[in-house]
Amino acid sequence: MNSNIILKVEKGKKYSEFLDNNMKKNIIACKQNSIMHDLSDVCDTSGDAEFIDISSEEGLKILRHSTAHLLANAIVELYPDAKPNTSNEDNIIFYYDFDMSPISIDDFSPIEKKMEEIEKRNEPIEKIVLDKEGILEIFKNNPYKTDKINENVNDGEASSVYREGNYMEFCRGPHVPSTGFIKAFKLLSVSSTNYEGDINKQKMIRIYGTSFPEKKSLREFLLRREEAMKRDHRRIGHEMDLFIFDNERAPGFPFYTPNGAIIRNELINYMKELNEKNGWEDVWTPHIYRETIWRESGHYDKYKNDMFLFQLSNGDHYGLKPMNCPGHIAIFQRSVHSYREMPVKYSEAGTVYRYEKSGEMGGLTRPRAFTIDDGHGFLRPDQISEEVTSLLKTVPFIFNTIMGNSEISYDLSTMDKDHPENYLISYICFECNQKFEMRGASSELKCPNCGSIRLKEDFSMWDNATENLKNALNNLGLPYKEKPGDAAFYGPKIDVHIKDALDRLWQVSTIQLDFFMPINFDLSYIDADSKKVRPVILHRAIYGSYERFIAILLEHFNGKLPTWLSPVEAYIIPVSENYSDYAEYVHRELCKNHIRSKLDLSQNTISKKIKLIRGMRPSYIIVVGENEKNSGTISVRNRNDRTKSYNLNDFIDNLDREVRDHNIKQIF
RNA sequence: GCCAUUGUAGCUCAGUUGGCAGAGCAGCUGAUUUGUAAUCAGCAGGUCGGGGGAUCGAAACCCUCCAAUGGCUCCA
Repeated sequence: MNSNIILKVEKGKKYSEFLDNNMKKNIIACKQNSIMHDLSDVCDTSGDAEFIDISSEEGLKILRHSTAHLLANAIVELYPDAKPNTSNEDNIIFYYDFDMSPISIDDFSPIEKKMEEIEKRNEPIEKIVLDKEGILEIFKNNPYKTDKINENVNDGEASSVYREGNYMEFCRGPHVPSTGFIKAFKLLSVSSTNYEGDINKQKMIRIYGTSFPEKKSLREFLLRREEAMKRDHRRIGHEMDLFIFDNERAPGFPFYTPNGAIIRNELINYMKELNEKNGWEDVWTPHIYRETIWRESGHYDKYKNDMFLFQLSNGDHYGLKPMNCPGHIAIFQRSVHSYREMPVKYSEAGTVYRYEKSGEMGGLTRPRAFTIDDGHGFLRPDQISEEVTSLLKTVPFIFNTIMGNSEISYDLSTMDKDHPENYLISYICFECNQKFEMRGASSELKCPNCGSIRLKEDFSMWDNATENLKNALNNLGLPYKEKPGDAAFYGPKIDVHIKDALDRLWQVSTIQLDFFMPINFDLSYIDADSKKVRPVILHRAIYGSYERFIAILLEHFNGKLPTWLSPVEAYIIPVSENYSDYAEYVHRELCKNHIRSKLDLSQNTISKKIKLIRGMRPSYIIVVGENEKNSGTISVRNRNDRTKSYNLNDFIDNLDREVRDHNIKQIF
């Protein structure tokens, strides 16, 4: 990646005038006093300016933005009725939304050809400043652009439009100086969306693509993308015979086969070990409850349509649990708790059921039933910081152990105070001064005590919880991004993401503070001065869900799991029938030592057996014949196809240590 | 739920303008006794996702439902 260049610029000259011909090949824009400019802009103050290289982070963004416009240019040339709406780009991909008849990826080739043609023409991308009326006149046939102009330009003010050949774009810029800079692009996919994300508004066709400064990096990107596709956990899961989906009989519900159940159980057992160490007690709660509990918890209000609800013939209403917390709360409520026994911490591999809409499911990452390594801590307010801190220390330990040195990032999701209707919050009545908690559209809100609708929102509990999470992150020196509006309906949370071997980010752990369920369920503990006090609930999951985490592991390791998680730890092949006895002996010895061993006594050749078992990705393939039988050894082949001879007992000792220590690396 | 694409043997996939439903692998049987990514031969395997329709005739055309995939929306 080239870096940006700082140059001295003078007022009254164009930015491009400060570049020599060599620089003009890669410099595409300029930033002065934190404002981005096109190179054709005239400086309004003298001083230092940062010239943006096309391969810098900002440069790539400008390139992708410009490529989106090139796409729009090509689309309106090929489909004159298409009305461009707007584009966006992230760190790799861009998209552009059009009001047009549906197209498919089969239509991409002519569009890409047209884009190439415009690129070859090297059309200048020219900035034109016009007053609002002038701009509205240009886009009078495009209601989407008209909306945007009215939103962004005040009456009587001027703004920029860009000309690229015959194509005009209402945009703030900056762009690459001409289409010739857009040398390596590819359209990737097409989907539909609605204008302004509103399902009731006009349908739009969204076309995705990417763009790079040169062909080589585009090729690398496409290769990585293909590799990611090959690593799809659904494909690997099938090859390793881990799970199935029965699409006719239980759409969206995973079935674990014996191999898959081994992985799942190993992960559950490991979590149990860690929970015990950290004072989380295992519980078990039912999967079905009367709907009353979901009304108490507030889930019914917000998630009724996403729950599996049913009615018995006697008229009773029941629902499958969409979350585990009410079950854990019910257990907490079985007795009176002293402040001395706090915190009370329950954990469970708890399966929850959510009616995901048909188009929203995807393999193990988004099923309709999944099992959370769920935990609920009932805390005194003074214990919040210690518990959150302890969890934030456990999280990296676990992911480093299981996945290797993984990059971990943290988000702090807070409430959006402009949309209080999305959350449980407290209100204070202006009339009678009563304080109460509620969620709902503001028009329906009234004081439960006096019926007044003159209410004031009280955010103090939310602010307090958010502060607590922030402090824990700060005290451990963990950098985090704040995500306003992403909080759960009952409280703020910390979300943890890990990067996998292909540099993809996955959300895993979540740590949430909740001051509202304790109110809904009227929870309390007895204080030192015998008064009832409200506990705080801490919701936490570390893996997230077993389904999702297994999917992440399969894609991260390309199915070649660490041995302790591997369904087949040893696969034994005798060279011929003559050595079946010795192979059986080896197999028995491994089994005796709790090693998951499989013995292949079929008639096939060794080569064929290895070929056929490769998809299963056994940790070790063991071949035994004359030599091994005579010397009490085995010939071992590891996951990377290296072979080594081992004394049987040495192999067992080594393997035992590898598994016990949860090693990622094999014994050789 | 919305848009696009797709659904043929356990798996991967052919099947042309509508004219007898195919292959490879896996499975079974037999031969072969094998030294690290496919030994040979034979056999068996199908409501062509479900339902409806136009046609002398449909896996193919039309309608409808179900499901999957890629996105959108959503994800407590």
